[in-house]
Amino acid sequence: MGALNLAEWQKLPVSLSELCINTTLRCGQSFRWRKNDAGVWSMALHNRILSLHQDPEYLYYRSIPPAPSVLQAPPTPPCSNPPSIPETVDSKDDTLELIHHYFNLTPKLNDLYNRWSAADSNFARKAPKFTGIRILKQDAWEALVGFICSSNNNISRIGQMVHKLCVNYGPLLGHFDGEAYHDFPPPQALANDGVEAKLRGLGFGYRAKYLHQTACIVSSKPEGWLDSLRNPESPAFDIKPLAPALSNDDFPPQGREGYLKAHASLLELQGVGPKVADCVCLMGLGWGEAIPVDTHVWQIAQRDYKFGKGKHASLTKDTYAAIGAKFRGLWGREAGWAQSVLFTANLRAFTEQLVGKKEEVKIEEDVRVKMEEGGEEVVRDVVKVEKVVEKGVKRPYEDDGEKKVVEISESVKTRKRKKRQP
DNA sequence: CCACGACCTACTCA
DNA sequence: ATGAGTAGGTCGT
Repeated sequence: MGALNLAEWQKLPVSLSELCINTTLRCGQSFRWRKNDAGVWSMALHNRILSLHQDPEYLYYRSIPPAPSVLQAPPTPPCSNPPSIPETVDSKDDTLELIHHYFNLTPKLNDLYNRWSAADSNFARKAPKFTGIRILKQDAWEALVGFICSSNNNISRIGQMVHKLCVNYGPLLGHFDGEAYHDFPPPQALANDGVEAKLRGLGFGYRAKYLHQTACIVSSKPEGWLDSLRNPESPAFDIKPLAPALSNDDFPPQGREGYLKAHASLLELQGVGPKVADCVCLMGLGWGEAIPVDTHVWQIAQRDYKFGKGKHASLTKDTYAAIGAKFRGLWGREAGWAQSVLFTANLRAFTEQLVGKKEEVKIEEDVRVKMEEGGEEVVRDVVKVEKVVEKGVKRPYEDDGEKKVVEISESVKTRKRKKRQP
């Protein structure tokens, strides 16, 4: 564990319930962040290498600009202002603004959680263990590519694939912590001949064709086409935002017109179905009402919201729309955000095995999970224990009905796996 | 429209 | 040590 000299960092006061990067950055929104042994998250973003660290009081940050020779210069941050004052942003450093934008920090998260909890007892029950989750405002193209990769796939491999895209097609920004950081490749970089074959060789499988075809389509459109599908209240970084409307009144259950337009436009791309389109709408285009219905959300809808029977017995197009409408009616204009919180709560059951490929998996206490340290690779299983559940049997959905909702207690089993014995 | 099966790969678990 | 099963879906029939 390298000693973190946080005195050299800039910092922003923020509570873990308003923002928890350890949850937000690992819940399957963005696939590009990397965390080192010292607990520092880093990613190439907007032409710089952004590094973050969080404790219960502050979010620490610093960025390395793309200097021509970012070689091995001691990790001196580019800023020279004393760290005593949290907010002295020197006029040309827009890192704080970038963080504010990327992490979508304007809404008061506690207020949102309270609103969603008041409207929905299920949310009220599940959310307290998963506070601080924010919907990131990601680049639309990056979100599109990432979620095309996500089909029939797991988060670990998605991350590997996105990383390969950056290494092979993205411009090198610099080095940090002994690793190269590439920016995300633009559409044109994936539209060249031979890209599909190369991606196949890199292990992308059938998604290689989708990526190439989609890159061709997007780069054939006028510049800025993707961003033209944005929610105007949620512009890209560098564009001044409008005052967002906060009322849920008159919010159409099917979503606003611009959202529907964006969703329909995205469906024309290869490898983009309704779920991926909604992911891009929500996390890349700022449409808070987008509800990506994947297998997990479908399970949640059945288990907790009475879907899966009668008219909505299977996940048809109609059922998909009905789930979105139901959630929007329940939670309002940021329904996709609320849904992501429940999604993350559901994801937890098997999220532990994903991230740590080479490093040990470390779960911070702010994820509210007890952790046991082990010298070896730690694999954690969260087992849902209901009345009588055969171990190993996947219990899809309990058609609850409020009454017979058995208290689902979760026990965390931690076991250490030894690296394979020779 | 809806129902089905195929689709790449890496990793986990019997 | 091998093989089935699976992971935040989409496409063609």
